[in-house]
Amino acid sequence: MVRTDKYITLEGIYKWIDTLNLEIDSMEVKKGDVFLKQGQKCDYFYFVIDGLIRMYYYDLDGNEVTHWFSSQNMMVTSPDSFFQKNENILNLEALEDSKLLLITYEHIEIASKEIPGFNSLFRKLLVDFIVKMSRRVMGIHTQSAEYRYLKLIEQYPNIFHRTKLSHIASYLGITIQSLSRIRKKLIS
Amino acid sequence: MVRTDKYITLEGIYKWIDTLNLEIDSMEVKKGDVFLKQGQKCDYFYFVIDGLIRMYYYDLDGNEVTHWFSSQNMMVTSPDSFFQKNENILNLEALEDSKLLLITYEHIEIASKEIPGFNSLFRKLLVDFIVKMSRRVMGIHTQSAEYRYLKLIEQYPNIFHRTKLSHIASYLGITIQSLSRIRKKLIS
DNA sequence: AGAAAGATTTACCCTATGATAAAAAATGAT
DNA sequence: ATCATTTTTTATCATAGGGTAAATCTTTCT
Repeated sequence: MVRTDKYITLEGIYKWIDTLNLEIDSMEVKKGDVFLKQGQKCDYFYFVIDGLIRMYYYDLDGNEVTHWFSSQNMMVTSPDSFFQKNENILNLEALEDSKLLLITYEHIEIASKEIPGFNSLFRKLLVDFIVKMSRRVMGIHTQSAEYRYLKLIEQYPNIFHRTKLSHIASYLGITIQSLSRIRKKLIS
Repeated sequence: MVRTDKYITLEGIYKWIDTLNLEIDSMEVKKGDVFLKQGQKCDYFYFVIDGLIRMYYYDLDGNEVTHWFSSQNMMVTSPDSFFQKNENILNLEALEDSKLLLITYEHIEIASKEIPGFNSLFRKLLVDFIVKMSRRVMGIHTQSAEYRYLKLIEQYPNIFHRTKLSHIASYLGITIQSLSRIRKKLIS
């Protein structure tokens, strides 16, 4: 959910684990696995070592709406559940076979106390995400679906080519049919 | 920008200042004052002691778009500029005569090192904001403008009654005319 | 390969919202 | 109180995107 490559690298994470002698579990999931479901407590701040994860929820009509994608070296969690202990409404699905690091709340509390610089780093991570979400709201409010689609391909070509159009459509807040129409218009 | 009443009270802030013997400036602004403008560096994490602040930006056509409101006991800043030192695109305007506490990056760094529990508190603050922004994206993607308007009145009646409809409209991502139409429909 | 299931596109009509313009109402200044 | 300015409403027309349904195209499984 939070893109971290700018601040936290895989090596950084491993070094951190090493420093603390923490036991941090990892998990392998198969393509198609939904390893977090709405209603289930989200116990981890997942770090994606490899693969591609889709976060989604259900709207009032029961349709899946994609909320976020996370690939290598990104983090993903249900902030509502993981940090605030509220009911979790998010689902996490592996779009490819993936490997994840399972960071607990306790790990974060320990790192916060023991590792100099961790808090500043983690703060940056959260702020980075706030900025991304803010930009997304701004984008929806001021840009056409077509423009947002083009921007998405430009900024995340990597993710775009590894997922279905239906996921892209709901991420953009439009129907599959609408996206198809936009794509047709762009070709000609 | 960040609603904090749940976690950080005015007394908490003062106690914190007291604990550290920090010199934290405050500032009084008059209704209508735009005290942060796009392009200007945002040096403060503003804490609203009293009043009402509107955060807005300009879309490509030069129209003002309201991004956020902050009233008593809420925080507001341009995360992009304050934390990440990027170009600031946000403007802050006082919708009423207001009083603000000016918290610097340095204050936060000091508090982070010196005050036990500060990091955990501040993390909650940021996460709270992430959750709010996420909900906003979800709302835009799955709810009608009418529903979002009603929700806004319900959740922030306080803010709603102290600001112009044009600000509400752009906050909701619709035109003033559209909002007017919705309001008319709701009356009948 | 062939069948079945799933994903995407196309076509049709419909609705919410946008754009422009003008009228009405509210606010503020002298 | 009056006039000027700003805000909100109303009206008309245009358009992006939604909903339903069906047609292709693609993938997966046997």
